Amino acid sequence: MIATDDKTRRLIRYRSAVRRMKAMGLSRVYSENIADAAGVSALQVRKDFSEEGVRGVRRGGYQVDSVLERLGEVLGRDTAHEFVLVGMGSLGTALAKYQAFAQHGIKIVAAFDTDAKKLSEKGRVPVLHAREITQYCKKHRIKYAIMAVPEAEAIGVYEQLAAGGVKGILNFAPVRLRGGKRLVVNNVNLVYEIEHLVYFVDHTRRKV
Amino acid sequence: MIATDDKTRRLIRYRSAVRRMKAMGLSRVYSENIADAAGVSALQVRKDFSEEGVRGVRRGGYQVDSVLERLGEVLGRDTAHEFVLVGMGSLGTALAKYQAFAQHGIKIVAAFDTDAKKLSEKGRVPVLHAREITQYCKKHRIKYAIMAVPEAEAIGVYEQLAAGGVKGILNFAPVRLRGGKRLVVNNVNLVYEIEHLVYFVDHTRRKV
DNA sequence: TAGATTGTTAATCGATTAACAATC
DNA sequence: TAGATTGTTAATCGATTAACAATC
Repeated sequence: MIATDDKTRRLIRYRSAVRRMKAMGLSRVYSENIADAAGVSALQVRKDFSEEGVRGVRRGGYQVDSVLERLGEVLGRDTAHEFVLVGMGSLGTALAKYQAFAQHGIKIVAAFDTDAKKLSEKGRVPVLHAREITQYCKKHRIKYAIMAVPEAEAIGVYEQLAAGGVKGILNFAPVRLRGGKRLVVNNVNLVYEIEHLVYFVDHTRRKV
Repeated sequence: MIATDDKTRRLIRYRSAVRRMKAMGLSRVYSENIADAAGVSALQVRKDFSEEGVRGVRRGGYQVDSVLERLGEVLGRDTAHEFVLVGMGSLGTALAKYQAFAQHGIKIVAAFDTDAKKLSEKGRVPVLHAREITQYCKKHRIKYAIMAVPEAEAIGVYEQLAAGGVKGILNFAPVRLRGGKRLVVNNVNLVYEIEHLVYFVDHTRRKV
């Protein structure tokens, strides 16, 4: 079964929470703990777990290792993924050396830009000219890409990545890119996140 | 009325789409156009508009200016917001000079870090020591903050910001921070966005 | 008038919550 | 046994979609 968008996001948060609990030395956790860390209700956690085949024992909670085992099957276990990154502006440059990515097996194997001054074969991540995107992706069978380019270049880069056989794009460019049958896009727009925050500050007294 | 989380996100996307259409010189738009740009159905756009008091004319679509006018009332018009930024690691540094923020009136007036090497009074954005967060926010009546700090420091920074009277935080630290009555938090976790992408690449043939 | 488009009410669908059953 | 916790089925709620009405 394919989980919905929202449910997947929850499962990802559950896994992250349980991993942190494991790192803290716990071997058993309760739906209440996980819910707390993930910002949902305990009932929601149990429902999701039950539907996804994560089994606990009544009264005894969930075994940390068995939760991680099963969530690994559902969400995918091989965390080591190779990415290319397009756009070495300030955001792209930051993402290329973002520690949290490295810590989660997200490896950026090459970056691309059009600015000759930024190109460099050596360095931890080689920076190649954007015209080589398609060729590079084909040659190295790249499955995932991160786009951090200006709006005007987004479509062109998207097409080059698609032509190169890329299957998934995390897009930071301020244009919504549509995924297709062969290609999934996850659009992240940081300006929207700010606007969203501002809206709720101005309009809500949220529950504690 | 306070729109739900998802609806607000849609309204923000609609506004962004209509602004771009205006920049392209259009004065009238149809629900179909907006839907297309925002990645939802035209019916959804009309429903949302109707509920929020955005009025069109049957057969004639929506007047660009009147849409922006009304969405401005709903979402908040004063786009000029002053932020402080905590954490001048690679991500924080990138956000401090992120063009798209500047273009949308999001101004970062001060940054904070604990690393003495990064401190600097001059420069476009002064970088102060993190121990001054609370005092600075109080003194300048700062309402919004962006956190780009490591997990271990997140709670401490959060408390300092709260003590300083900050009302909204965009949090990039890999820990979910809970908002409260006085303080709204928007958590953005880039690792989750990658994991989400990977899940859908592996599990879905999405509709075109 | 006919056609295109918005607007609204009703129907459907799915997700969350409530109630309670099971059991360690 | 009593109590705590998971698990499941039923009820509720809300959001999306469908149907159709209004009108430019």
